[in-house]
Amino acid sequence: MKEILEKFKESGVRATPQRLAIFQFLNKSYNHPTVDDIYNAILEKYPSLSPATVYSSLQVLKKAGLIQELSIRRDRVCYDPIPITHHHFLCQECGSITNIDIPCPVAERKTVEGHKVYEVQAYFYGVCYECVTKKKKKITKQKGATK
Amino acid sequence: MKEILEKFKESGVRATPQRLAIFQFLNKSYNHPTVDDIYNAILEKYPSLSPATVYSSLQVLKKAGLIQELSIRRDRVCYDPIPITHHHFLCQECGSITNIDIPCPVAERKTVEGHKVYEVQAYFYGVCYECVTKKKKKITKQKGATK
DNA sequence: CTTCCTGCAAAAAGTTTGCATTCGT
DNA sequence: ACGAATGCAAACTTTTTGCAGGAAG
Repeated sequence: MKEILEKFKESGVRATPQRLAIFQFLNKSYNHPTVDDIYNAILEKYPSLSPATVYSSLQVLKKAGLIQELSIRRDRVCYDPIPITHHHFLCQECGSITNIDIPCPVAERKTVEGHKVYEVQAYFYGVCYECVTKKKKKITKQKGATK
Repeated sequence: MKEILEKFKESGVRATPQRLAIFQFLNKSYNHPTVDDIYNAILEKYPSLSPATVYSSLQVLKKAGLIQELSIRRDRVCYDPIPITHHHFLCQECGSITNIDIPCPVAERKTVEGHKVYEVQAYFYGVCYECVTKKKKKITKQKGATK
């Protein structure tokens, strides 16, 4: 808590209860919540909270480099409390988004083909380990049942 | 043209004038057009074209593996006629999206941390070469002018 | 002839904007 | 006290959906 206030001050972010709540919620989230997820979660504590505030707060935190915005979903944006570059995986089966911690020299580059790079996003799409194993079980069951 | 019809047939995509027009337009585009770009471009030839058709056609072509969908912009989706994985760069200054053809072993992986991977997207955000040089000129000019 | 595509309009969903009020420093 | 953030509502954009007519195989 104390360190959060310091982070805010260092980054020139004015500390308001809403922003603190958003930042804290995001920091204990491991599932990369959407704006709506964040809004609904904090609404219980701050019944007067408005979606517009969540949107603007997230922009402020992002511009301050305290969080990361992901466009891995095509329909809506979601957020990651870790501001440093790392990869993400989206399961097309269950919709879960997980961090992928593999080294990638390309992602560290500050420039590519003459262009200045400030941010890198790498997204993997597929079926997550849990869903793959679930599916296999299902198929095995079906085979066993039909034969 | 002949080969396009073959590609469609191979992929099980029913060949309609609209889909052919969309696919052809996309194939001669090097700027990764949005749905609206595509719609407006083809509207001249097909005045009866509807946005809904563009949306559905693009989904069909994407699912058939003939094109690629990019979510590099957070606000709207755009398309790439090259279906094989390659990186992209979005200039935050001029909004241009360009292909980045650098080798990346990570992008070739068929599985990561136990998850099955079907698609990989890598996005770089920053300022493109043209805008960087433009800016430098501007600064130099300003300096010269003020001094 | 059957299936699927197209076009239109309406609806849905996410995000942005403007403004009066309130809050942080 | 001043500038900035909040909350509310309306507006805007993009995308989806449902359905009737029409085209492709």
